[in-house]
Amino acid sequence: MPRITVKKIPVLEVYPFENSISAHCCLKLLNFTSNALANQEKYLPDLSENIDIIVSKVKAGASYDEIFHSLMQDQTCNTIPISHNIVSQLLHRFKDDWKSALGIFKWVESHNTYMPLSDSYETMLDILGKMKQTEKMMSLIEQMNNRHLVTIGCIAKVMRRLCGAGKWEDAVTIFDDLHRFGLIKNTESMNLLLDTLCKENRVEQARKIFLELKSCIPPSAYTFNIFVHGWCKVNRVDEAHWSIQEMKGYGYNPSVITYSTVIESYCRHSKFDKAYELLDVMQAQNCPPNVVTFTTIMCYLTKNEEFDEALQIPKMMKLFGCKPDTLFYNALIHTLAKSGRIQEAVDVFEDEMPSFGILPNTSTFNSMIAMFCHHGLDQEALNVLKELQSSQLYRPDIQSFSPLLKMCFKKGKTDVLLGNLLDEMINKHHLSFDLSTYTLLIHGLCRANKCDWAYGFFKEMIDKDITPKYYTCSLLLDEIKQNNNYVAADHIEEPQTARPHERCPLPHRQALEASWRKIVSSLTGTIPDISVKLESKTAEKKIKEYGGSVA
DNA sequence: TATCGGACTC
Repeated sequence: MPRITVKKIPVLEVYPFENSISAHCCLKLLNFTSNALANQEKYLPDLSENIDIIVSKVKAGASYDEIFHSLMQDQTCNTIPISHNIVSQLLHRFKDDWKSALGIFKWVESHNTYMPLSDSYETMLDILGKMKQTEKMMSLIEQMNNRHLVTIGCIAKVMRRLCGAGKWEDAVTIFDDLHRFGLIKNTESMNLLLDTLCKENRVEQARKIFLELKSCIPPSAYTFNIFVHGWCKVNRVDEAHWSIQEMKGYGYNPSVITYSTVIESYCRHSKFDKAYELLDVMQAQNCPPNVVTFTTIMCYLTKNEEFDEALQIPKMMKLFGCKPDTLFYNALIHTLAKSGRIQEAVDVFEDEMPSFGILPNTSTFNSMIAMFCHHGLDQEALNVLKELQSSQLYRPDIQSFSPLLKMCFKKGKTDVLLGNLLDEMINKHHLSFDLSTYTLLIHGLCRANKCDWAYGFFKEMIDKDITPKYYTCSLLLDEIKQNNNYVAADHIEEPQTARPHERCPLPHRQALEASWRKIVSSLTGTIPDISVKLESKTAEKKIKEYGGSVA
């Protein structure tokens, strides 16, 4: 049973093959991408059927334990041969739904003929960490440790998520205990810790730790690049330069990465002149800028809306003898799109990239889709999507669809087209919806007067432990209140003729409030009853925000 | 170890 049911409409009714941009480009792509095809995972029909069977047994909103037990007791599921491929696809499918992911993972782990790859363990740790399930994440890594399954990659994921959750001290503890996991403290693991801290803006802590460790663990050139990045990230470029001096003191020359990091920082502050100066220094130091350096500069010029200057970068690059790559072209397409040069962007996508043998990736297609949507060129956008779907080389992701969903709401195409796109996202591509997708959908559906549909998504996100924004809750509540009144009135006057999709099936308010209690409780950690007076000021504020009253 | 998003916000 799919989690959301959307009426199925044949694809061709919605995406007539209208113009030739797509077909044209598709042929070209296929000509020069045949070797990439070899690297793609093969999707065997029985595999995807088996996945569907397992997915259909995973009940939305159930606890991970319930999911685990229902899978354990399921006759059909237990006849399915578990493979690494099936596990990695299932985890990918539930990457924003930790309860389902963990239930399934525990189940596959319990098979005595199957042992998950260390990659799958890493993914599972990451899913828990991302959804701030720190305790679950820590208990999983302990279980892994009992079975000697912890790799440095797992440690890296755990440290990053701990830092992300504000628990950087715990990340340091993990590093201190590294021997407990059968791993050693060396330059590599130290760099991992320092990088994690720096990426979470904890460069000062990283520095202190480094001062303690440097007598026992020799730093590498990477170590100093990590600090250069860390200081730049918190806008302390002086300290970054100081780190470069220190680096030289250790006998390491700054690399193209070191310089590009500083250039990024200059660009972020719109100091493009200083960035250009540094390019010259690099050239003089025999450390010429590379494609990343130029892509960075071009991106920031675009952000600053200095389009003409941004479009000089490809020329400058040629002068430096530097070759473009996929990410450079993605940035260039974005620059052209933002500056309204649609045809030029199409030319780059269709002619220039193929002629230089540069493969697009999903983001390249996404940039084209976003550009066409932004300029109201619906059909062109849909053609690019169609091309992406039929290419066999790439698969659309959530970003491929979001501009199209937005377009549906903007143009009021909330019946056939929206239904069809959602059907493809859910049932064909099995995309995992995140906070921004749910937000976009709920807001759009409320404004389109389809609050029952919006409410379905709302319930689904609550089930997945994705906390809606305040505005989303208040918009939906208003809509439901209004709709209830309307439905009530409608029901009295002409109960037989009301159109089902325009009404809000019965009192959702109670259910909605139950959902709120759940949210409020997760936000405040207090007993979830919105009518009871609560001690904490923050709890009061939150409850008011969520439309509850405080006695 | 540096690009990784491509926009309303509550």
